[in-house]
Amino acid sequence: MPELPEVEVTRRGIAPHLEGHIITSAAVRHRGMRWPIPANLPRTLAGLTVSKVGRRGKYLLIECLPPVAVGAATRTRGTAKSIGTGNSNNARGQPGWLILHLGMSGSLRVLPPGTAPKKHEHFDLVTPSTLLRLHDPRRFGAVLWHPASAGPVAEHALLAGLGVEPLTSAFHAGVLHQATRGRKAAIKQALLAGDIVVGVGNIYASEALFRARINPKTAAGRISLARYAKLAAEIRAVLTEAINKGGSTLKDFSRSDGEPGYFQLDYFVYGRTGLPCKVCAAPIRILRQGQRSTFYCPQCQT
DNA sequence: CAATTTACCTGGGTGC
DNA sequence: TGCACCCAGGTAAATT
Repeated sequence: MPELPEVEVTRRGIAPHLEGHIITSAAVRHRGMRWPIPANLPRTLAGLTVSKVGRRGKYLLIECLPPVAVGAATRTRGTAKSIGTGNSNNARGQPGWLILHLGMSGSLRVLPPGTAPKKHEHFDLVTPSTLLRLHDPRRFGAVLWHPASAGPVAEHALLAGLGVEPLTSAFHAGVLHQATRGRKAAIKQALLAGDIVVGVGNIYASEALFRARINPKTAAGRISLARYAKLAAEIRAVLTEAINKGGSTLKDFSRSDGEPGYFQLDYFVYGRTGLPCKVCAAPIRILRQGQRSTFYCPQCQT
């Protein structure tokens, strides 16, 4: 499942193929994603130029500008509350952001234009030299459009409430500590919620808590600043390691065969129920927290 | 009201 | 071979 590292590796993999290129066309073969893909998205996109491929949490943000960006992105204010699946505000030739989310089964690949689509390949973005194709069997992902006229993309309803980016200097122990005062929720669930820190999914939440030696059931509001310092460092470390590991698979994004190579760290606890802890040899335990599996070492994590 | 919990979407993989 | 069930990310709705 794509978590932040996979999304970041995807971003790095596709950016060189898109940035600076004009979108000649787009194709929607299945609108039924997490939210419907805007019906007139192909018309909205055609003729725009990709200026930047960014990321916020697990969302990919593809900034699109008119080809001749004179007086760049002047905007009239709009209320940007809806998710934006409708048609009304998708004016042709107007700048905006294509928002992509890979859900749990999504992947993007760069292919030669004209490549025949296969099953579960629901969306294409076409430039003169490349074809960006979204593959998502479970369709938990999203393809949305945020017009620049609705304000900065950060104000989009899906992005406005997100927490701090874990790989920026804005993320540190104080953020975790301050945001969790008075919160009784278990630290594992507080990490997953995404309103404090983004991009830490089920796998890396378990791994980071193990590395920080914190029991996943601990009430977030009862964890000291010192322990949060360790946790923040381990979150950063585990995500960075995963991204670095994924860096070696960047070429896979432009392979025509198979899936983009997702990569996997050697997990300490995730998926290792009953197996010996790599540090103390105690059997790893599994726990259910809010319909999610959490893996932890009962001896190392207190 | 804010925090927390539950439901939900889907289909590949698994186990019987 | 068939089929019920599990699981996942993250938002919306329901509940505390």
